[in-house]
Amino acid sequence: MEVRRRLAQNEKVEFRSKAVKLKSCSIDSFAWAGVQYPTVACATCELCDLWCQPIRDNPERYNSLEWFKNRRTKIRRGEYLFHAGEPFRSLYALRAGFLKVFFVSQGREHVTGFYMAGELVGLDAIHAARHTCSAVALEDGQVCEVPFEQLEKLCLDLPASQHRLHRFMSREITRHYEMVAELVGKTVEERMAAFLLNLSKRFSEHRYSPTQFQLRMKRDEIGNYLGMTVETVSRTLRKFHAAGLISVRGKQLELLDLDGLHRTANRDELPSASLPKLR
Amino acid sequence: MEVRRRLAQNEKVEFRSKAVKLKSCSIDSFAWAGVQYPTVACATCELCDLWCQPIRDNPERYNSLEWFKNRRTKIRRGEYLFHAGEPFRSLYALRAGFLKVFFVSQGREHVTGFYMAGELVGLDAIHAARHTCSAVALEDGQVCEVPFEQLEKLCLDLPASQHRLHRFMSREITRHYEMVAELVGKTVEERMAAFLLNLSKRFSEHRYSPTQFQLRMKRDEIGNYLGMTVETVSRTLRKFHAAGLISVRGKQLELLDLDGLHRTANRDELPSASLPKLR
DNA sequence: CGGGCCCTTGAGGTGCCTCAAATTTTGTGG
DNA sequence: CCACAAAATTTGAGGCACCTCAAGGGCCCG
Repeated sequence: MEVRRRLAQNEKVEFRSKAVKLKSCSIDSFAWAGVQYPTVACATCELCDLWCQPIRDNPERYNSLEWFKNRRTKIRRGEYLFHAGEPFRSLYALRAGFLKVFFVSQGREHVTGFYMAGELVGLDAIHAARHTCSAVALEDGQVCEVPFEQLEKLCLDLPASQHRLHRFMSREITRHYEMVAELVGKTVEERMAAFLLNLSKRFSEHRYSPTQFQLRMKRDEIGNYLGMTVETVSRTLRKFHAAGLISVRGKQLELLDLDGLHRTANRDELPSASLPKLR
Repeated sequence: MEVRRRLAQNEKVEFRSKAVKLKSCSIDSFAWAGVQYPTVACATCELCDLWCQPIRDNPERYNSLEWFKNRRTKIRRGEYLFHAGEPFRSLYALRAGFLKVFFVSQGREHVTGFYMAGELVGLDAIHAARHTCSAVALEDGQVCEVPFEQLEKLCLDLPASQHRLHRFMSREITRHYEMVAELVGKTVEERMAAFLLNLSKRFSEHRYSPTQFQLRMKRDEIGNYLGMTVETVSRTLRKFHAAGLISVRGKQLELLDLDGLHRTANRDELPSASLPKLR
């Protein structure tokens, strides 16, 4: 069941070098196997305000403990950050790379989300003190591990951090409300367009190109996420390609007509006459 | 758009008097318009450990503030607890009654959940400090309002409460993962059966009958929750009735064959030969 | 150069939606 | 309490979006 760890030589150069504008941060890149990887700047990482910055600001308080450093770990494509069922210890902030988070129910894999640099994973595991999902790297990357017990202790001292943590968790709830809204009562075209635009938005937030990027996940993983079959994923992408909305070749994707994608994603909002149906 | 407040004379007697076993609690029922309503016992309320009990246990600390009482409010059928877009102030624990929580996106109403006595609503609003959903009472009830700002302050003092709050929020995330898993790639019959069993389980957890209860929500609200149309909801219920799985007359429901419903909910887990298809 | 993934493409079936209308239940006012 | 109006539910017929099944083609890696 375990996806085996793969050496992906050719993946190493795929980081977009222009993407990351480094800000004040202790580490802005990391070296591995002779290659220098840029990472998302700490200042744009979701965890910064909540965890890293308070620790840096209060060295007298946290240095004596083991909190002063957040533990950075490299993760290679195909490696698991955690497996469903494992005891929960830490949240993880992704500094570089791309994660798929999923669980298996009734023989079917359900992808609960794709995560990119700067985002936070693991919040779902708090309840049962056990991971409910598995997280696997879809490309080489780096994560900061945040021991949750210590994060909670820190939050006892720092009301602002506590509140930020609550906002994170709340946002995760809200996101999944929206996710459900995207899934039900929408055509595959609407879902796919919304998915691509969502990726685009997040890439752009993290200073990657909003119109040109790699689909790190496989077609069937997209399908598991969007609730459709591999074949339908393939057909829909192809249809978008034919309509001139995107250019897709393998995993390489370019969004050619953002406006058209938006219209496709929200088709039923608009007066039907204004839009020709995709053939 | 606002559902107007309705006087529901005939709803008053519909509480199942046998249902609630009262435990040690300051208030186990409330009177309204001459009718005594039973409520869920505090001890079975989700909020008890987190909020009420710590306050009761530390009167010296919290009495001086305005925290010592959680504010109980009656809510009548058709009334809104909060509307989407309103500023977020408080979480609400439902002591009696039945809530529908929903939001409207692209002209369609998305029901994010139905809540019954003993459950907690409002966690999604923390992120934006604004309610993302609306909550409307589907029957007369009573809620405890918990000012969130004060809850966070209390959590700064009490690590156990803080952790419980985090577990609540985490559970809400997990629940919605499961919800999505129920929605995608499942037939309407599987979804409906799972829905009925879920209601049954929660009724039973709160000491109501697990097999006989009222569907407080309308057919189209079930449809909005399960991602199907009113017509399909009606047809599916009818099919279950014809198959002897349930007995349904209007909103009154009886589950006749829990085992059969379980099989229907998880049909594709089982070897196909072992189960005759519902006609 | 061959084997294993992964992706694509096609043909056919069907589960559920859409539209429409009958019937029951609920709410309102006399 | 009854009559009427409005809302909710049920039932039917027809269509299509998407799934299923099946096979072909491309790409990567030994």
